Amino acid sequence: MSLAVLDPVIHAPNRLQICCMLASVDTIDFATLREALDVSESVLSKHIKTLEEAGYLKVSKSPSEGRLRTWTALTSTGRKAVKGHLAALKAMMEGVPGV
Amino acid sequence: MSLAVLDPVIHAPNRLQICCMLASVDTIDFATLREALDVSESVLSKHIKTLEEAGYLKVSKSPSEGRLRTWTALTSTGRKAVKGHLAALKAMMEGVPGV
DNA sequence: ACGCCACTTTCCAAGTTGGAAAGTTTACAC
DNA sequence: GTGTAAACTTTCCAACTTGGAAAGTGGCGT
Repeated sequence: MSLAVLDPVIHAPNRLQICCMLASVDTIDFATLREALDVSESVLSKHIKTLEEAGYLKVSKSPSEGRLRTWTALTSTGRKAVKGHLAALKAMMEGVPGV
Repeated sequence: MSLAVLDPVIHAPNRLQICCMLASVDTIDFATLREALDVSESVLSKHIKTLEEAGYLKVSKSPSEGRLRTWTALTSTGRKAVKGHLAALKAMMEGVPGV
């Protein structure tokens, strides 16, 4: 029941969503994330940077549909951290009836 | 995949733990929560107040083991909100492999 | 009346979050 | 090679949150 495992870098709502979205696929582009989160470009950029600086995410730029786009992907460290975080959440939810 | 369902009152790590702990039992006392969360009295008091002001939690005082103690319990509104929140978290986790 | 226990409030410093606006980079169009 | 635009990134700033220390409060035992 220890809370130490809840990683604040991952737990913030917007970043949690980014992490969950990325956990099930290889890569997602900036615009897709932005639409999903419904935040400004600056905000998404900063969340990505936060995850990147934690070593959880890697950014790459490559063209798609004529324009250079920013692609994000979890690193293996990030994947582990996300799984750990989700496992911690699941553990907290254990025992809660009807969930 | 909408994030609107993640309730910030519940999502904060310490309050999430309080809510999860309370979700599976009727009532928990102040000291037990304090030990579980490992925070100062002022901090726990404020988190309880936040949950109370949201209508999610009710406080009552009654003696136990010779001393007056503070008991916390989720309201029915709170129980619904917590379930909703946990369901939202679960929904976000859906599709993440191996969790 | 006094002290103590169990909180509650106040005070304050630090960190987080979000958007607007300005800046950067790259890719064309001319 | 200059201008323009897309797609971010950074800077700036206001608002909110969080946490602990310290002071305050109310009930109880003596």
